[in-house]
Amino acid sequence: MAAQKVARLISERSIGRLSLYRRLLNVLQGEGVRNIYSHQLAAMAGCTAAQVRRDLMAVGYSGSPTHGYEVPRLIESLREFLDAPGGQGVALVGVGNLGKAILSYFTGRRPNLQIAAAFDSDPYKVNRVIHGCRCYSMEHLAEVAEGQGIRLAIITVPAQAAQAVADALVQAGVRGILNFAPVRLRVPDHVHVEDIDMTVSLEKVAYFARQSAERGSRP
Amino acid sequence: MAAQKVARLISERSIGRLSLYRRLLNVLQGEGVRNIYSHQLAAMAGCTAAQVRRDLMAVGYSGSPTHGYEVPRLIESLREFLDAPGGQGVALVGVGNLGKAILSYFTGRRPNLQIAAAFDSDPYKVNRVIHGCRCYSMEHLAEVAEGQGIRLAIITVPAQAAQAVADALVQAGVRGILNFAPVRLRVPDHVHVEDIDMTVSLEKVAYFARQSAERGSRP
DNA sequence: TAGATTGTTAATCGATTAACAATC
DNA sequence: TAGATTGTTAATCGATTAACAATC
Repeated sequence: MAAQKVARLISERSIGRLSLYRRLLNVLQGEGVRNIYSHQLAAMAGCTAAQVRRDLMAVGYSGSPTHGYEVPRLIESLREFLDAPGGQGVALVGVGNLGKAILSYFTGRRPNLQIAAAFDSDPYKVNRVIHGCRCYSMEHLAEVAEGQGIRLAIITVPAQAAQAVADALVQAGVRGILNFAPVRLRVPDHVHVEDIDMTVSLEKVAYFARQSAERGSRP
Repeated sequence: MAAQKVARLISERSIGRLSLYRRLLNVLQGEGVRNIYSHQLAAMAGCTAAQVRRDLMAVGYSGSPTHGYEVPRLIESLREFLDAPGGQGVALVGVGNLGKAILSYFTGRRPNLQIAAAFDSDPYKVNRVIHGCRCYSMEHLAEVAEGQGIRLAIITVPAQAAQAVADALVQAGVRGILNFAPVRLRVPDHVHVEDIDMTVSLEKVAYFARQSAERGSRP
């Protein structure tokens, strides 16, 4: 019960790091590593050992002072914590260049988070299968989402169309959206939106690269 | 001189928001809006009015209590603050599905941050022009980067290849990297790395969507 | 055992928020 | 002028870090 509470209060950054740890651990397990210490995981994840320990405490898995964390059991704990019991289907809306790239990117990557259906308003794309994923018309969004139990979506439509798509997704019962369109989406409180804004990210890189260059030239 | 100091101490989040404000302001200017108040910009950017005011103070542009901020002059101030004087060329390494999508995404989007050259190890792609961008062999990285004054790069290669690519980029004088590969890159301190980890983002969405669904069903 | 690592508590840090005088 | 908004300072909040007893 206390663990439940902790689970709810965990920070957004911690969840991101947990997802990262799991991926690193899967690689390590493939290499036959059985045990790992917080500082080793921290070095790989680019964070501190204290953060690793705090994050792992939140998932409810305890390590040992002598052996650190057992890799297979830790992976299992992370799976229980992060994954939905039966897997979660994802809808992708907008099968343009970026949408297609993301379809191919996620194909076979995380079995528990498969893109189950794609949607586009272009009639030429509808009913075609792209990277193993069927493309439906936008009119069938609610129907397909309900039929396949889809509660998550990725938006890769142009900025002007994004809000309308988000509205339709919410209407269709979607609870979480990964948004690549460069717009802030207005959604109800029960819907979680995660933005990936490539232009903003590139401008941040440009700014800080320039700053460090200036710092470097005038120490 | 004081402004210089402020400029250096500005937070990473503020820079991201400034980039967002500028995009919103450009749209507003297109619609003929001349003045804007902090709370209006905040509503569009999904942040608070206090954040907007603090961020804009950092760029050194002052608003008026009666008229708010003048849109054209504010855009100009943001341009001075965020953009490099002569523009910054960007290299894209890894012309797969994602790389091509990003090439098309950034084509003509930000004139000051143009992808000037693409690189790939696949000989079939070398010397071809994709979305208006010439693709070079990885061997010519340093040469082309120097010739075109490129200091920024986007990595869209598979995870296994990312570190080697990052090393080569650093060697070629790159100061900032936008990394789409799901690995933490080890780079010197003077190089700024911004990660876009789509898998982690999607897992975050999945986790928080599930949390809010549970909260919703048991209030 | 000795010693490095763990989980836990207190201190620190930085960003956000609240409060308010100054302004047009 | 009156009033909403600005820039600025102090208070709050949350995450990170440091410190340390417990552990195998």
